[in-house]
Amino acid sequence: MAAGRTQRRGKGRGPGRPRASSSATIHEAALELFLERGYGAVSVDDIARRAGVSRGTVFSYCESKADALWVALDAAIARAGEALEAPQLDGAGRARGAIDALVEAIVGAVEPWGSTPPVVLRDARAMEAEAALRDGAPARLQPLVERAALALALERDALPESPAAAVAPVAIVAAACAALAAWALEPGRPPASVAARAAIEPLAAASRIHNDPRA
Amino acid sequence: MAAGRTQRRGKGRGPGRPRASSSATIHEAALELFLERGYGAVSVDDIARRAGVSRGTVFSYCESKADALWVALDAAIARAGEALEAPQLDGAGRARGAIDALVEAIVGAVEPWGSTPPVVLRDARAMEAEAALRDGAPARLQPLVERAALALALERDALPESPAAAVAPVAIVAAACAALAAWALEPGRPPASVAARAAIEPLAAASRIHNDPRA
DNA sequence: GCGGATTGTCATACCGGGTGCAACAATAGC
DNA sequence: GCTATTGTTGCACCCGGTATGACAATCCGC
Repeated sequence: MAAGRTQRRGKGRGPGRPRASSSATIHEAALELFLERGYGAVSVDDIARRAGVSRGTVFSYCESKADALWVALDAAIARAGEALEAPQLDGAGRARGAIDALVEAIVGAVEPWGSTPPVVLRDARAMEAEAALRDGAPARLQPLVERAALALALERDALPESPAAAVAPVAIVAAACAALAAWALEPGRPPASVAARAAIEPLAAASRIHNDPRA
Repeated sequence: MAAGRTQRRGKGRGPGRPRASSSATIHEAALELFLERGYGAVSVDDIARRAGVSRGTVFSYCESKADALWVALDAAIARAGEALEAPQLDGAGRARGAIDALVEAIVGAVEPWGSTPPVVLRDARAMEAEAALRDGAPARLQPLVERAALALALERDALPESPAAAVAPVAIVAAACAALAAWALEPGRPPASVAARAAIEPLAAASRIHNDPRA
């Protein structure tokens, strides 16, 4: 979605004034400043100045100041969401259960990270952005959680708002976040996908067996 | 902490101007307005007017507009936190593990609710306060999660920031929240403590066995 | 090359949450 | 009545976020 704004829709360019900046530029400027002064000590005006653009323009590229913090993570969340929407087949071509689908979606989403975490995760403390990340997470993850809950509700024919459908996705996603946050700080890191799977697989197993279809 | 502001420290009254309001009054006014117009459509000025007090005074009783939303829930979180700090013994007088301690703390904290959820939970949708509750939860729950992670770190002699210590508390607390949010909407409700235990016990069991001391 | 149509940028004003401060009001104790 | 103490109030301010109207720079048809 960030790329859709930077490049014009159809081809290279249409009519109209050409863009003077890009979301990438602004995000970079913001992250620089966050690292230099800390998230809370950076105002949107500061970001605008650093990016060589006006305050209004910043908001035409970003929805909020926190966006810069979330670019990399949002991308992973989006990958997980897409994986969750695609038809779910396991290695042998059998349909996957909702819990397994969520696990694989998360694990697959962070696979591109390999063993090197996104800067914002590694330097969250330096940016004093831990609170912002913590508090912003629920809103950003909600679509993912909701989709998983919906699939689980279908599978267990329960209401999506019922505990049977709503609890496991929240727990698994929250665990993945905590695990990845911790993983990003470890000195000798396994691949992110390994760390994520190790953290959530036990929970997934528990969620699978306990609330089996129609208890 | 709310009571400490309303009543003067030592005894009934000392010198100085007597209080013209109380945090309870303001919270009630706020909740009334939230129910009438929705959380987002109520400004702090509205709350001040309704409570018969000035804007500044509102902030001298409440830290933020969201406080009114959180009074009942904060109380439960505080109960859980205190339970977690107290020495942990199970029914037979044996010391409890960190995971069990967290489970019992949460279950015990919501026990006073019986089968009737706090209004803010039951009427969250009517107040359009679901987002505010969702987004405010991490900050309010962090102390609880951190204490549990610390205990778990000691038990497994791992660093508190390591996945082994950090993941399980987050997952359990998140699951409890999701379960109680869903529980508050169910028509035929069991006691909150029952719903909470049912949701988190399987996860607790998984957290106990998988990451056993020194894997 | 000229005149739209189109698109992006900017300045400005505004709203609402939250903080800080100085003036003022109301009490207790002397 | 005076003073110390404590609460309340109004105000100015900062910041994030939204909306708007003027202006700038491009493309396209002529």
